[in-house]
Amino acid sequence: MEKKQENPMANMRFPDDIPPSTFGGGGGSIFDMAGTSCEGSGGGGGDKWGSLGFMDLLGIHQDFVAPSLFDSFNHPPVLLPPPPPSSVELAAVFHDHHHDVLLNKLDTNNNNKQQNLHQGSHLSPVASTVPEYSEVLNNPATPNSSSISSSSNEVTANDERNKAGDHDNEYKTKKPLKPKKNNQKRQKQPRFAFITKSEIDHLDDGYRWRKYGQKAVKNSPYPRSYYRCTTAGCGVKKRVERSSDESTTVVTTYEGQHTHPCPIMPRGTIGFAIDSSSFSSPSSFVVTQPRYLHHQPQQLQPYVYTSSPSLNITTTSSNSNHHPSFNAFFQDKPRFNNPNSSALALRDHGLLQDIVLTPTRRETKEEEEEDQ
DNA sequence: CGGCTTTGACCCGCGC
DNA sequence: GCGCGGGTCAAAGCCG
Repeated sequence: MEKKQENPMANMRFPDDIPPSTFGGGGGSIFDMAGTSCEGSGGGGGDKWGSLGFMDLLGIHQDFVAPSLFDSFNHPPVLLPPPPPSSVELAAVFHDHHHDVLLNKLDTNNNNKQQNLHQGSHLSPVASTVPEYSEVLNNPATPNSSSISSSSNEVTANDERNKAGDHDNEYKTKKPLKPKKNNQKRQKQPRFAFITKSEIDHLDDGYRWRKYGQKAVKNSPYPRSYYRCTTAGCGVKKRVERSSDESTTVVTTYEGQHTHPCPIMPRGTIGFAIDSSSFSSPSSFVVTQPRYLHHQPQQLQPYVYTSSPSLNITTTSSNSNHHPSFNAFFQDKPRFNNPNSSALALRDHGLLQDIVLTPTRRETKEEEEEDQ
């Protein structure tokens, strides 16, 4: 949408003294501004689905063979060993710059991950935002397809508020009463968050999203935006919010599992690399990300199209110590382990940035109890 | 006109 | 039980 271009986020959003009342224009992304986005084909919406998506940013080919990174988190390769009974969620932290402090914090003990995230990234330690991260847990490595399907269906059903229309007659002054949840708790879907050091809040991950809500975040000048996958039957949602203390820190939380392949991303991608040196602990790792995406998207777009076609991740012998979900995803993609990747070269040339993935704690006590 | 964002109201869960 | 805050709905408006 040109709307977003009319509202350049970089100019209107991050003044320290004048916090925006809204993300305006619904959070255009660098990809939007770049006129990039990964949607090759039309699909209404328009410009937000350009040529370069978040998955591109990650350097992940998405086609009929390779699921998206997110799908992969949620849909572990069949050939992989089953995930641990209490597998944890991954949170990814993207950087515009190298933030050693953040990385170090993320490497600390998992019990305080949320807090560490804040501290490490200089985010506000206010309680209001901490719980947000607490939801970034879960089980990315869903054990089997049946559960995936079930889960996805539940998402849709719940998100649509049992729409069915069987409560059409329950109107108050303005809106129909929403059906009671009965005694069933709202199903919590698998979630994981990407903490991004970026001026862009709505990362284009290759899927099509529709913004359905925005809420002010307590103790934060920045609102939280809610998006839902526009694909029919797919109830995947994501929340995007910006750190109150550090305006360049964006937390994108995905919830649910896509029930469909990524509608876009037919092209080659730029690739990204895991920096083995960043595996300072078994629970975190660093992935490099193209820095230029945040600075010169328009100029680099053509380059993105033609650069490293494969996803590359360098790892060390400590691979077995990587987070299980991470392993689940990357072990299925041998190409990730090519140390001679051009992506790595890009990184070495300062074109890539750090992405940190870190496991998070279980989302709910109930889940923990269920495992027992 | 279709798709999307905006935005106020509403629902729900949770803590006190 | 009550209030708060998160999450969602849906009408209205915008835009290509």
